Amino acid sequence: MPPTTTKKSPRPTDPLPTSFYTRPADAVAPDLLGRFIIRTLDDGTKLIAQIIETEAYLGSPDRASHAHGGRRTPRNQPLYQPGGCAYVYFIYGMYECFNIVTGTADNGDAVLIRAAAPIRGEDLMLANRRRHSRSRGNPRHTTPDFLMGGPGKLCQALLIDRSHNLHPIHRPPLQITAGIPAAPAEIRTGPRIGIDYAGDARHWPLRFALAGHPAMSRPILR
DNA sequence: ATGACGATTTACT
DNA sequence: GTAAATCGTCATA
Repeated sequence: MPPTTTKKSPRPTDPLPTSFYTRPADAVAPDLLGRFIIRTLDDGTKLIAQIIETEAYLGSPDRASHAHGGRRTPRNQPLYQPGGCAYVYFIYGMYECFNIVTGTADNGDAVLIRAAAPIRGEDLMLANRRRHSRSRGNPRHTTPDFLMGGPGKLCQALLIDRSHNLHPIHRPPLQITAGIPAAPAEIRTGPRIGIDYAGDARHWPLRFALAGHPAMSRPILR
């Protein structure tokens, strides 16, 4: 008979507790590696992907964050929700980026989901990517390693868009579940991508990825 | 009303 | 390595 304090390890498709998301973004971001994104379509089809790369954005003190200096605009409202909802925004006139809001209410923290690997529904993900793209026959569209290797590509493959903004991430049609959490030894860190305007914050080691994973959006150091 | 910019991706030199 | 694509958002006026 095991002691009553023994925790049952969750199944990969079980939700994560609210306490998982109410931590600061730099704690949640590495802990999201290995977790599952489950995207349930209108017809009931489930697309499943495993998170392999994330970035933390730290709100007010972080010049790379949309919430830098406590800035509040119509677009960044979701960042001031309590941890556990989606923040999806449109960027470069072309792409969407999927974030998980973290921390307590009003702190502005979030984690950008930068890359994932297909677990289930890969064929449909490929079709979704092709639909958005002009060129055909490019390996970037036809191999699992490039399918979701970047935040914009990930949203295209999983049909994530601004309609999911503010969605609570513990239920369909867009969920994060326990997945297969990464061992600490398998996690690499480095500076974030695409934020050269952010002053000193551009050097902060807030990018996290599974070591050597082929679907990473770019190589990572350390 | 106007203009600059962006947590990207792609093709091309 | 560089540049183009493409438009919502925000600051300024």
